[in-house]
Amino acid sequence: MTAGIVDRVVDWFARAARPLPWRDAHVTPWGVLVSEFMLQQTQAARVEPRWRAFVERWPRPADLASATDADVLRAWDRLGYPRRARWLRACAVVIVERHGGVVPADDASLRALPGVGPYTAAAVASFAYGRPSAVVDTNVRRVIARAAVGAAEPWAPSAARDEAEYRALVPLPLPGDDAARARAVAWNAAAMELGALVCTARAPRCEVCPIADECAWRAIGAPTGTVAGRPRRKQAAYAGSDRQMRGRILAVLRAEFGGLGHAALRERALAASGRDARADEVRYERALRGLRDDGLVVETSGRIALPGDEPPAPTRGAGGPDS
DNA sequence: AACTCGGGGCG
DNA sequence: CGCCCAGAGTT
Repeated sequence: MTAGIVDRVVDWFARAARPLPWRDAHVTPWGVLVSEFMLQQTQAARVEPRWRAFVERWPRPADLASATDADVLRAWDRLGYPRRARWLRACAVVIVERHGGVVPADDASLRALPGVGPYTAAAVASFAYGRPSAVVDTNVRRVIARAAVGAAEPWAPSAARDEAEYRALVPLPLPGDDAARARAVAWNAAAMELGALVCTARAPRCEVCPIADECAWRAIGAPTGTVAGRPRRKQAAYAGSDRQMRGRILAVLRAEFGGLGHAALRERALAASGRDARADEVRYERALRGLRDDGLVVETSGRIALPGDEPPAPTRGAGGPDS
């Protein structure tokens, strides 16, 4: 009885949901968009303090549009995937220039924003504007796979299949059916929360699950304890990776206003490197090139800086280019 | 379809 | 130390 699943998860959410700040009723669509960017591949607990500071400093798209990428990258702090920070500011610019400073509500306009994919577009439409869009993230994928399909592991992410599996459980409401629309919106938040708190990837807490008795996976005999898990594509080790070196370089530049000369930046980025210093230098050059290609750092007159953080034009008699 | 892209938290 | 996380863009 799939109708039971939706309503019971919605009921459970009403009493068990975490009080996450971006769910407050007064949060603007812009605040929702900011939260969705920060939450891409990043846990809610880590996002919370940065989200608060961010929306307080830049409460409207126009505010962020007039900031610099360097400002945004510093506010982003160590949230990871710093491209998201630049995409978010680019979103603000588009929203100001093409949408009158108002976050759009329709799927096509949202998808046209940089860094907004199927998930983020659906989430903003639903959470900010109450639209019954199919919000399918890794949590929802797993909850539907287990409770409705009966599989231990979710299917591989796919926009087409995500939509199909979702609609099999939550049909698109007919126009004007406000009750069905509200139910779909409530499910969108509730299913994600169930996946985050109860129907977790490795150690699901079926004993406290509100739909355990209707779960197709349990009916088949879900294991107790830890789920073995389908072998995923292994993420390369972070230690010793280009990603780690990119992170180090950006950390140095976030702390150093106005940027640094090549030699000073390399020295600081490699300061923490261990015995394989030669390999680290190779990684450094590759990481710096990648950051420049991504627009996360800029080079002007021999200095490396965060974009928008370039040093002031040299005044007559001032010091040399390297520090 | 497979890669790349941060960083931290947790078992 | 390995796995996972409110994904998206590129190749």
